[in-house]
Amino acid sequence: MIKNCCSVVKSPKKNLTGVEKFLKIISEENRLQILYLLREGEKCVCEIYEALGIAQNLASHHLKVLKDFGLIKSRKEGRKIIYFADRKVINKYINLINKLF
Amino acid sequence: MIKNCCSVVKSPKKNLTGVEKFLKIISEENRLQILYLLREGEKCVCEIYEALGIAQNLASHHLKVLKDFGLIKSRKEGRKIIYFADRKVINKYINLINKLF
DNA sequence: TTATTATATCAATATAGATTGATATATAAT
DNA sequence: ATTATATATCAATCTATATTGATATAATAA
Repeated sequence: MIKNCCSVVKSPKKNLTGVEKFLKIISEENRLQILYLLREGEKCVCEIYEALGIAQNLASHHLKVLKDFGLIKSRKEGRKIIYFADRKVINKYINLINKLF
Repeated sequence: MIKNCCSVVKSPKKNLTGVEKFLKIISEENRLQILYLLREGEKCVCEIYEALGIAQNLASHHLKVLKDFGLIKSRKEGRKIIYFADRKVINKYINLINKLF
């Protein structure tokens, strides 16, 4: 323990329960735009990258990040992949943020 | 405009009004911990870096980032600098996030 | 079968920002 | 005046991740 002007506090760090990871993921502009877009309903990849004005592979990358964390899900329809938001997971983190602040 | 399977949408990107920047700033664990700590009330730098278990200069750096964005303010007291949260600004962004989701 | 379309993946590069170490500045104490 | 304390700043390095270009895969159409 460091001795300085201040009283020494024990185990003061809040357990953030992954909320920082959520924040990191949605703090990327394209991903935030994707989540916002999916509020309207499910979209295929080409709708998403076109709406955002970004390259197809870049959209795929960001979709993977969002999906790996569980914020969105996907289903197959012919040769398209349709993505949609998982409101339950998203709401969980939004509630955590509101409690934190 | 790209021709693909999807209808072409006009100007679909949401104006995020700086919320991504806010999210980027609070998505850093140490900064989130600082904001959480400052819920208790104002703290000097040494209390903050000790509570977080990080180096003094690193704490100073993160405090600067938070302050430059307007989430915290500071005042001088002897040789100490006391930091405190600006709830008004923080709440503004939290409300934006809630509207966005 | 061949060509086209939609998406994903991979490797390389670019970039932002976190961390560290050293030092500067300002205040207070001796 | 010298020393100690509290904080900030600067330069260097490290690390994570966004972006790009090329290619792979899978489904459909011709």
